[in-house]
Amino acid sequence: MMREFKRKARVLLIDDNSDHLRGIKELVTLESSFDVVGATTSANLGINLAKKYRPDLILMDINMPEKDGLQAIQEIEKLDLGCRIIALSGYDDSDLIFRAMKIGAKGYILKTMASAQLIYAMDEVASGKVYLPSALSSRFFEYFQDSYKEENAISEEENLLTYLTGREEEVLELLTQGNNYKAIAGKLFISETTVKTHVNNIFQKLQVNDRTQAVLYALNNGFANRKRAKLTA
Amino acid sequence: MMREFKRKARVLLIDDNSDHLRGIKELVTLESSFDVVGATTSANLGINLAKKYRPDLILMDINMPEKDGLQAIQEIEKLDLGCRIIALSGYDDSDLIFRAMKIGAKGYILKTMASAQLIYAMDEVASGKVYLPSALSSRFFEYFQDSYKEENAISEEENLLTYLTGREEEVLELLTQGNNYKAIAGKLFISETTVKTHVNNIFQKLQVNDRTQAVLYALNNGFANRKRAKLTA
DNA sequence: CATTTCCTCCATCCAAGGATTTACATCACA
DNA sequence: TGTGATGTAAATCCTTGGATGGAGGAAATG
Repeated sequence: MMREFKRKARVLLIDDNSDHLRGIKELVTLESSFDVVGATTSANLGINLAKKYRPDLILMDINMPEKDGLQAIQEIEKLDLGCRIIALSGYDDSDLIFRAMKIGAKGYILKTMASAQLIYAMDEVASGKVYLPSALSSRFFEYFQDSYKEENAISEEENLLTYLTGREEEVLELLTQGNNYKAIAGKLFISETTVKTHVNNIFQKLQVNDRTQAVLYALNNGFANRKRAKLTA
Repeated sequence: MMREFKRKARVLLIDDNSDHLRGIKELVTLESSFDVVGATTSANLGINLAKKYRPDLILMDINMPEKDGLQAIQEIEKLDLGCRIIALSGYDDSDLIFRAMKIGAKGYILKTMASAQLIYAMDEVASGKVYLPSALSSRFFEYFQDSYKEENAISEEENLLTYLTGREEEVLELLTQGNNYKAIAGKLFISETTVKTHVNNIFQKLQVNDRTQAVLYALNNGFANRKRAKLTA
């Protein structure tokens, strides 16, 4: 590893602002560790270039009018070309950052940042790491934690699922898999009428009128989570 | 802000290893910017101390036999005391890190880390930031992105939902809210028989046998996401 | 021991759901 | 202009689902 000479990382630049694109290109070209294999102002063209050249690294502006940069990232990720993508943006919007990372961006940097930082980020990402400026990673975590708050709030207070008996949970699980009475009876080795009894009890306890509502209640109130928790405990 | 004298952050320490607990306590006590208001080897006791003293900062060992530290974090977060919690762990397990951050930890540090780094992390978190050592944040992001890969893979390839007409989507949405034929007819101002027609078409297109399966297909294949995407587009 | 909870099962009845076919109006697009 | 896709609607027939009440056995709990 130490003696291995460092291959230049091949970079593709996508930014609809041609001035900015030119600027970045010059900057990156000057850098000995990178090799710019393409630069375009069109997201669609960029996707094609990515397919063609399979760069190691892609710098993608995500604030483009024509085609959403996030969508472009998603499409490239789907192609599974092994490119690592850094999102470029003018805004440190936490929702944007979150969405970019969610769909697979390995870095997120602001256009206002110093060029040295851009190069540093590119080095990091090219070497397999993930790069988020600390200011942005804070925002990211805030958003991340917010987005899970509701989910954690589940099971909270009165969750009607807690009133179900073991057998009723089994039946409900099979319901949440789309089984009808007959199928459930078969899988639990009990009669169909017994299943009906259980299902009726479930309806009473969950205060719903039919199986679909029961299934929805279960899914919306962490039924899967609850079970996972029990299993891992 | 600059002239404001910095109030000492009040800290609660929870670690079932009494030796380690004592060590941390000494270390933190020496630090002029912190005030140790409590230290205990019991998670349950720790929760009570948190309620009583409402510390600014909690250092919580998450590898405890008696009670799971993650669970303790969750309980404290539910109390909404305004404490910021740092998870302490011996392992840099990405799943653990992810779960800790998910339930609201504002930092995650390894017991093997230098004490200076611990103090730095405490300072950062106490001042409202989130702290993850860069090595761990890489792991976190890997896990984060993995956990969304499936979700992004949806809509991929053949998603039967794409074959639905606009009206069918409306009907399906009402189905996913637990409505029966009559309710749907009422909400869409069409006859019940028409709803049946649509629903039957939906079943055909989604290749399912009943409404529950249709709802499950919709939910599992990003029906909500799809709609959100359309709305924001 | 008595009581309760849970699981099992049945019968009955009615409502709702689902399959199939046919039909007509509209609209877009070739 | 007509051909296809869509949205609307109905009739029919059968299946499934859901409500209700009753009942017995097993196990736990007091």
